[in-house]
Amino acid sequence: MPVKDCKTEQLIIDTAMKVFFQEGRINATTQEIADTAGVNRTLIHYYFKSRDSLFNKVNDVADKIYRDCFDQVYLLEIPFRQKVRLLIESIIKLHEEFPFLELYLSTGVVQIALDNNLSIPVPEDKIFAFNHFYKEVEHELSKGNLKASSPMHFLTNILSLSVYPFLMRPLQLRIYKISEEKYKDFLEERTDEIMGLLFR
Amino acid sequence: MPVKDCKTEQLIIDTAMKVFFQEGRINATTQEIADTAGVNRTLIHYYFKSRDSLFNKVNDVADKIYRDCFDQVYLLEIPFRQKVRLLIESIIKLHEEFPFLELYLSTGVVQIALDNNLSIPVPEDKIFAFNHFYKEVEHELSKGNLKASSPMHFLTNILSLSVYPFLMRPLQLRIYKISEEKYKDFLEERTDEIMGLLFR
DNA sequence: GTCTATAGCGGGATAGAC
DNA sequence: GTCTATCCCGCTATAGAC
Repeated sequence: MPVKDCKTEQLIIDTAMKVFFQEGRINATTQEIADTAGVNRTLIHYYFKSRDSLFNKVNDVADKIYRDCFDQVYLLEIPFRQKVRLLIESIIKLHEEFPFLELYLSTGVVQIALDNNLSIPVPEDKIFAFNHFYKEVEHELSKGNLKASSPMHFLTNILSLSVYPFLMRPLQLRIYKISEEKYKDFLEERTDEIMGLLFR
Repeated sequence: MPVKDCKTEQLIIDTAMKVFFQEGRINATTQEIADTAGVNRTLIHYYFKSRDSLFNKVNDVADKIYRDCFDQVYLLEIPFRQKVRLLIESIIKLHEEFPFLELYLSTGVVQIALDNNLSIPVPEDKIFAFNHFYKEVEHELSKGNLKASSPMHFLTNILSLSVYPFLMRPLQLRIYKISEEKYKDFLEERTDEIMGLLFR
């Protein structure tokens, strides 16, 4: 049936995204992904020729999602403080769907793709957007509004405070011995918590 | 030669630590570890009977190192502010040696060990030490000295801000397009940066 | 486009020689 | 204690039937 043309292909990508970034199964095999998707494993090779090829494809998709998360905010014409809040909310929202996104990005799996220059290059307009935001940060810093010593520290602070709780959720659940529900409440409080830290 | 008794065993553990936590090779095989250590692969099975067994051993060692990093500070009789600084310096120092420690801890590999209760239980005196520090945090919070809404947020903030830059170093080096040396300078500035954020 | 069958390889594990 | 040889299994990949 030609109707299923790209549907199966998309299903495989979506499933791989789920297995990697939602469930954090970093060592997932093609068999696991095929089983989860409910398709025959050979279909993965039919659509993506090889395991690495699928992984690179998924990585490119993740890369785009990740970048869009920021780029959608950078150029908005709103007060700086509001923009930062939106950025944090945006990062947290993304990680509620894909808690293990960064875990994956920081692992060797991805570096294979990047080393071979298989990943999508960053378009000019996206670089412009980032630079625009960067300049805003510099401006706010010079006015003494921020609790940071440089733009890079400021940006690192935002990411650290927003992302780390997701990465460490499994560990923290054990250490603090709290329930999944309580941890969700904790994550809900994070945006205000982080805003309180970043500004003077 | 009976001289080599425990030397080879220790060499294998040290090498595994290096491969996992220094190089971040999360999927390392016994072959890789054996090659890096310069020993025959069967020796791993001779000393540790199985791959999982070695991994659990290494995990327990890492677990201990990680805990000691905190426990050495918790009970010190010094001003709170100084204690937090020492804690941050201690965390950063540990991650300068083992940048990928947390990456590993947050991955499924470890969970196998913990689920099977193979890991070392936390001794009573260590729990006491943590609780002691926790109470100090509560006290400082009640005095309004901290920029945090709860002890758990405060502790999460310390860890997030200290650890995340190490996890994301490979990614950040690419994004910001800076050299390893410059990133080291950046990491050196972190302690002061973090201290500036945590306190009112 | 989807499936079955099969080839081929790499990693874990064990037996046995030295 | 250390090494070689070997077995077994799971995973990737491909050929070919439907």
